[in-house]
Amino acid sequence: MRLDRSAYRVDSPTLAQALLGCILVRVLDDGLRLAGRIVETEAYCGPEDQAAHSRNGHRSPRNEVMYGPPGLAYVYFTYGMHHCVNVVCGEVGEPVAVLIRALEPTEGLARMFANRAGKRPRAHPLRERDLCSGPARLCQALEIDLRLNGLDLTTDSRVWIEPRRGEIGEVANTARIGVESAGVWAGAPLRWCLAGSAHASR
DNA sequence: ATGACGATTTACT
DNA sequence: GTAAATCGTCATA
Repeated sequence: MRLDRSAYRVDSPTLAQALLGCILVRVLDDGLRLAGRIVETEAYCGPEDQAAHSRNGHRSPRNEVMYGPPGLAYVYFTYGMHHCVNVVCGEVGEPVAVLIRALEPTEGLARMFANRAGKRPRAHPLRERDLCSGPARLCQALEIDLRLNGLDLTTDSRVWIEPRRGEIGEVANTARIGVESAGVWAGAPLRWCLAGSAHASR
């Protein structure tokens, strides 16, 4: 069972909160299933939001899928080496989305460790809590890159989101991370995470 | 054509 | 805490 189109046809702060506790599922070409519980999200609110890629109505090949129908995956490449994944929401033509910032890994941990293993000092081994605790980290762990940009989460066989099961407990609401130069929007409380989660970023 | 800068992560002092 | 890594995108010329 996965979230359907109507679940995504809402504004970005609403979706950001609704996604907490849901399961992001990634099925690899070889059939291996990777998954994690969403524990941290951020809402990006369109043309007026000076922290958004769609600020001032900016539209280009890079952010084109933000203007598409709700339920698409918007994957972007940044800092010359990292990918991040968003869920497009709102209505067609409305460039709003929710950035998935952290997961609590639930399936395919061995593959995630392999994907995240790099050369690192023996003094600081890779911990489970480091697998998906950041927007670029989770993309590395789940093998999400530009090839998946624009896919439809309501129909695609490689990536989708399953509804939350049970209670999620207390939710924390803070300013977004990494958007210091966005004027008054930098301080807007548009980040949500499960309070006390060991798998959130920072 | 050129230069500045990221919705980040990692290693190092 | 600070800095390097590393390159597509965008603004300026």
